[in-house]
Amino acid sequence: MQSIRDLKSNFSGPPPPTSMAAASEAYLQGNIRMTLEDLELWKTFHEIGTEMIITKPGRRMFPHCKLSLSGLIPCAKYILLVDMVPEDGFRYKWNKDKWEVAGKAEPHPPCRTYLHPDSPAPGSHWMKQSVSFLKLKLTNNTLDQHGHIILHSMHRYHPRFHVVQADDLFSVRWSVFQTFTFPEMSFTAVTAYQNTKITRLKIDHNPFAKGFRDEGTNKKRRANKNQTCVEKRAKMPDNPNQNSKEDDSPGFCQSSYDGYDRAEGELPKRKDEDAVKEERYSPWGAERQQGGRTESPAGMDTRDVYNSEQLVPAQGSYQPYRAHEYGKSPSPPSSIGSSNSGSGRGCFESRVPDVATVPDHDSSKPRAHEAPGPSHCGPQQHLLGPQDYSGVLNMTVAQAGKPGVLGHHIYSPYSAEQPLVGQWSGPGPSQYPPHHPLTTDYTSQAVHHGYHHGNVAEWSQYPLFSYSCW
DNA sequence: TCCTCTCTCACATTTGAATCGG
DNA sequence: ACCGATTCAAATGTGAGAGAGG
Repeated sequence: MQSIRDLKSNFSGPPPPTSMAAASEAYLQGNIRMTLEDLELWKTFHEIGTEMIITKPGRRMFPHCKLSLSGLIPCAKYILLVDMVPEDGFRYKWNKDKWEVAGKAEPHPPCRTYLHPDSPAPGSHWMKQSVSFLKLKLTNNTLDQHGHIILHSMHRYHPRFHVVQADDLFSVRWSVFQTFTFPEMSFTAVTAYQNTKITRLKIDHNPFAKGFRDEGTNKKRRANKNQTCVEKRAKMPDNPNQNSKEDDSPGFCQSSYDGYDRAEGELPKRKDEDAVKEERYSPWGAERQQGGRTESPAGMDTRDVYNSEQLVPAQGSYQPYRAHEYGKSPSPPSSIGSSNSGSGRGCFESRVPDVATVPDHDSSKPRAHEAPGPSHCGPQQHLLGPQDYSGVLNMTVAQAGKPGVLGHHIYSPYSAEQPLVGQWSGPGPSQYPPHHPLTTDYTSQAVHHGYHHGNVAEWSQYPLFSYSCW
């Protein structure tokens, strides 16, 4: 096994700009606050190493992505989006009781952005109750036509949430993006659970899996399963402590940690204190020390994350159109492949500097002000209720061919050759190197995406809107 | 050929939305 | 309009087995 850090060192780049957060302050237009609900549950999973099943027809996440928002302008309209970002450029395998790096990541599948079905809706709507992305589904089917988020099995991801102040999907591109991530939400995509402790946790907490609980009617099944597990483990030569560990603690396997500790042991030492902090959090934690992430306050029931904003480049392709195109002609495998390994990679080359440096955004700053922008409680409030906005989105889709709509499609490294999802397909494995500012931010407590996209090339590293579902 | 790893599928069970009738 | 019962689609992990790759 190649040590994680060794591998990762291949991706090491310039350190993330420390000034980004400060720079973003200047752009902050509001104090939007996003809080992750069920934080304790997420933490519990995270401590073990969250796994999310991905299937061809699509599988919901558990725990669900449930958030609460505050600081929105009650009568301004917002769009909520979520996408999945690779944690790193590696593929993993489950070896006995721990995750190990199994090589470099596969080319990133077509990146898709899930649009919350209520979008757009007034700030008051988002703030009056928690926002759930219950319907969001993960799939490993790269040809998926249902709008599920496509992931690779045995790869690590974390969700990224975007709050966009926009009256409708047309104005998204002029709008300000506020992006949030939660360290506790990182997970490994799998087609079958690897860590039995995760299975246990899922069964214990997911109501749909009640039938598998010990006290349930499925005792026999589980008994058999347990026996099988024991037999299997008996075959394992070198995990003498595993069973006892697992049985002792209601679940919380330090074994994953152990695995990572071991892995870490082979590597050059880092800041010990950081490592300790991180280990309390996740078996993955020790890998993410570079950003100097600090632990969230103990005892918090929710995790608050402040935002930064991202300016959507006006030139940027408006992805719902691609959704339209996608819908019309499902992306053929060739398209996907080429988007990932072909142009996608070529593009990565050009993007790297954008990732690693903090561009001056003078040009983008005025844009936020110039933008027609969403109305603020003005008379032009749209009359459509939240439910009707799917119609808006569909209308958007239907108008995809109109001049002046698609006409804004200025930048795309893939545009002519790859009219489908590949256009905005996310970065390949190395496009999310450990020093990716996002990743770095992710490791920091603030999870404050101090990123500005002053030009489209920068923006293009974000897979937003490659697909929207509603 | 064998082995390992990953993935797929059918299954039993549960939940929750939709429907229907009182 | 409301409420309770019923129906049915969707969601869940399990476990066997297929298939690819070394």
